[in-house]
Amino acid sequence: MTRVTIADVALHAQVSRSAVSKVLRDAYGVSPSMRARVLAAIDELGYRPHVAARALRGHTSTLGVLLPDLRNPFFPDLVDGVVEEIAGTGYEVVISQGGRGPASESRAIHALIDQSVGGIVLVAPLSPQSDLEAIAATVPVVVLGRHDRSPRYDAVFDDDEVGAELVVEHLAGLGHRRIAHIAHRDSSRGEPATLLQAIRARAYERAMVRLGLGEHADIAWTTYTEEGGHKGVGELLSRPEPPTAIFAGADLAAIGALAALREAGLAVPDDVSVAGYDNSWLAALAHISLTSVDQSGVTMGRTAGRLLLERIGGRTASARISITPTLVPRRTTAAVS
Amino acid sequence: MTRVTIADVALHAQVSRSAVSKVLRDAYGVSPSMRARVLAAIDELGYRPHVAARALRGHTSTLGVLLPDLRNPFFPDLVDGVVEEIAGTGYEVVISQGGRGPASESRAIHALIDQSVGGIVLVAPLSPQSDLEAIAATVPVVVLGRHDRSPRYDAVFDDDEVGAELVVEHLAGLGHRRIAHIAHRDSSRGEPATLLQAIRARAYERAMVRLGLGEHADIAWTTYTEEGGHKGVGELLSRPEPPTAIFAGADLAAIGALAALREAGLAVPDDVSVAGYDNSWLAALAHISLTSVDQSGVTMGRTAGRLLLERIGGRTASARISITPTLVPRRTTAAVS
DNA sequence: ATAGCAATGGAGAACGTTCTACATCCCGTC
DNA sequence: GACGGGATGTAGAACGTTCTCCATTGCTAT
Repeated sequence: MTRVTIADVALHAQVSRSAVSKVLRDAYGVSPSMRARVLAAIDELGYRPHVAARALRGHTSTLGVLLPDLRNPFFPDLVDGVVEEIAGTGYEVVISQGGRGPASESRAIHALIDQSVGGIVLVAPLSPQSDLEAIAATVPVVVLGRHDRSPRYDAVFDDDEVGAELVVEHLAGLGHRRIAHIAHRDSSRGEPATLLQAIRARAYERAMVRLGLGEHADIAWTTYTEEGGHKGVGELLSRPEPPTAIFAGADLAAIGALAALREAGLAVPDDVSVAGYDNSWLAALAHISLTSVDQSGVTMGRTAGRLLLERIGGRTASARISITPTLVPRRTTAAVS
Repeated sequence: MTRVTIADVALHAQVSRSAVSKVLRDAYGVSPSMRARVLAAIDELGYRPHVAARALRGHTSTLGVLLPDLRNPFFPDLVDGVVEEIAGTGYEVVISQGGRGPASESRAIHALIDQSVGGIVLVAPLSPQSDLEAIAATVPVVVLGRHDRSPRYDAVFDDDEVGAELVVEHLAGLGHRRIAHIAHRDSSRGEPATLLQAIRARAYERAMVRLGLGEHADIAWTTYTEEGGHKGVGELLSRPEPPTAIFAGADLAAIGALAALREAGLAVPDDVSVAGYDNSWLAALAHISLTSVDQSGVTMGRTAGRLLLERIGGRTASARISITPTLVPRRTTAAVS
């Protein structure tokens, strides 16, 4: 019933606790014979190191990933990437759900840190940069999905400027002029301007201007959720001149947009074209077949994992890595009729 | 840079470490004045308890949830339920991804236990009952989605018998006779017979027999994934007499089925009806509008959370709770033509 | 021989908590 | 004025590791 400890192993193998610890840590000063005896004892007793005790001494074996929400179909790709990258390092990944708003996000982050993780990957966190830097002073941090420049933590993001341009150019190329955007604005005021959602919206506006469509630029500020997309379309359709194409900042929002358009009796892509962002598996579903921007979540996850391991390994210089997205045209976008 | 410990707080508040600990634990023997001083010091120094140190003394503040996979749209409902139920108890929830096969599942479970969680919720685990009982000897366990009877852990599941019957009756009521089923069989041999996937398949067969359709019963054994659904339809369409209705054991598989049917040039529901299971948000999407069985994931999650708290609180008697599902008809099922 | 050194093993002090004993103080009672 | 007893506070031993020293060996080179 009671836990098997190093002391038990030591007793069973007729060596000291220190010796067992050395074997466990692959430390210097272990004869092959002792190593064998200890390993045998470990096996026989079914010993498992007590992670909390190790943590108390400063050792870690877990990495944390903060996800804003479990429903976004893009996030599993990121997690898969991180998991792939750290496979074989002895680290395990645990996930925590950030929830709505910076307050619950902060709770979730601290829950992770309290678990004495060796490092954390924050996916599109809402907290201000100063908060993140405070956290990064405690534990290695990689931020995913924000274009932050920080000397304290690493940032990995896709080039949302390029992504937004790809979409606008694609739609404009199909003859659309009234191209609207569904953007994400969090309930909390003071959302960081480096967050991907902010960048996508700004890049959309710039692209519109650059293509001479500045006067048609029109943004519905809702959220990157199914509901948000639905609401966004509601707003856009009530304009004097409704758009003929909609660029939703996330696949999930695009899905909501599709639903709303159908309810409004509009055909996609015949009446209105729709494009998303993330190229999640949802977009690829034959029933949806959504034109979307691929930002290779797995690659981003892998990159984040690698950077985190590097930081844990001692790197202090800050990295900032941008990944270039590509457009995946599918059946929700077509030439304007 | 260095961590603020109880000793620092004690020094600052001019009391003993024991006193601070007492305040922290709300223990007996604390004068109001001392409590105030200590709380002030805690606040001033920004003290946060070191969870690992507590864990070493046997205290826990985290509950673990094991998910087989992050992509299944039903699971977030479960997590939400657990989170809701434990809100305000001071526990935090961390999630671990089981992955494919019992080996990686076992790794994930142990990763959770190693974090010294106070208890774990296992969602549709593949491990044999004896393994789960061994785990339950270490830490409180609630198993979700298996009809296990175990004296060592609690089980929460929806009544898959009823669910399967609802679907078969619904389809039969629409005049279908050749109703096929897409089932989940894991790569690993020796999958527990109490797992929901096994029960659904058996209940489907029984329902078919009961309605006098026994000779038309036809199961494609693939997996509860989009891919599995796709493959399942491929199999079923190659039969001499293909089905006119398909009951997929999970929404995700139903989605795959829809895609495959479309590729085969068959219209849903005109040529073939399709029903899923879970009533996840995916099924509700206007673009999909999938007939599905609702098993109220949030309620199941809440129940699991409650049982776990009870077990942590000392209950040793085993609970086994069944939740009755309902059918949600949508646009993918219609009368046979 | 003997100093010197590499190789091996162990003692014991942390790490930050909890919690059981115990010490002290203050009052009221007989 | 001694005694009992509640209220309050503290000392110090765990918990299971890691890791720095130190002790012991057995060689090698002088």
